[in-house]
Amino acid sequence: MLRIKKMTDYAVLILANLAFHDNYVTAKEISSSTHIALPTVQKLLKQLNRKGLVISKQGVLGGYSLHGDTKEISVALLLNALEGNLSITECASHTDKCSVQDFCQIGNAWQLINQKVFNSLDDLTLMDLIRPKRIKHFLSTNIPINTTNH
Amino acid sequence: MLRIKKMTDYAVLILANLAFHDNYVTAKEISSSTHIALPTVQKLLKQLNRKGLVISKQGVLGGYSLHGDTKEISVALLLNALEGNLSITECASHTDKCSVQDFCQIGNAWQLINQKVFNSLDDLTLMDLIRPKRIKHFLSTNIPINTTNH
DNA sequence: TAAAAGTGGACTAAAATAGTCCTATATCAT
DNA sequence: ATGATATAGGACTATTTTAGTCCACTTTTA
Repeated sequence: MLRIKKMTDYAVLILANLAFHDNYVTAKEISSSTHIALPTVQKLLKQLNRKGLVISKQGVLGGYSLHGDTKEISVALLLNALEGNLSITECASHTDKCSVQDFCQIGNAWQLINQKVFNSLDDLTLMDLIRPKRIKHFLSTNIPINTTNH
Repeated sequence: MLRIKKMTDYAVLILANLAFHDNYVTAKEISSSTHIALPTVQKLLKQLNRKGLVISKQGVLGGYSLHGDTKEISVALLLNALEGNLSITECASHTDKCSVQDFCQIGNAWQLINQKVFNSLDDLTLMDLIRPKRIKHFLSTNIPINTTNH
């Protein structure tokens, strides 16, 4: 499938949560309000911090806060940061890696597709995700959550 | 990642291979020319047949052939047939399934993304994959292949 | 009727993903 | 100073998904 990882899904929920606060929010608080298990929230926030998407502060009054520019980051870059390489196939991600190139009849088809997908994700921002506009069909829209330990 | 399965990758290669013939081609022949392991080719062709993307004929002069309409199938439908549901998240694929909908602040964001990706894949056909047009940057474009048993 | 094809599905191995836990470090209030 | 409360880093296990193979059966034709 073209499905993203659950962890990415959670991460976006967490970012959305942070977007609604100006001050530091603790992992515990985020776990409570998102209903994602605390260890998972902690792990993800650490990763988000390393990627530079959030800022952190240790100690008693510490917690996490959205990095200034994060709200305007494109979904393409966001997913890229959270999922690593977005390439739809191996061969679309790096040059001269495939062992059987002589037999490949597909040519640069995957690059074509990849480009299309990337472009379509590149003009949406994180804020667009949080408050999506222009949705034609209003469907049920919920995110699956791991439910242990909360 | 937004990566497709290797099997889908192989399947497209196989379809491309069939697209270059008018008569029945055996799994063995396809395995030889694509360098994908025979059992894998067999498995995939069986699936492609069930999906209606190829037609098959048993017996000595049998083999597989592309179903008439397959060349014009959209990549969106193609990937959908090969990968199952293309939804980027669980929640984007079926309504009213998420257990914690009350806590979800993302709303229909994933639907929005999903729609974008789907649209971008919907106006490419299988034939476009086989002979892609308008590629700006000519990169290396090869598909990874399993190399055992051929 | 034997050989050459596909059919169906079980099965195993390998890889990716999800999730938890432990130890260390930083910060603040008292 | 020091205890309480946070994050930091990373090891570790379990689960799930994906990849790949194999076997017993059916169909077709020379």
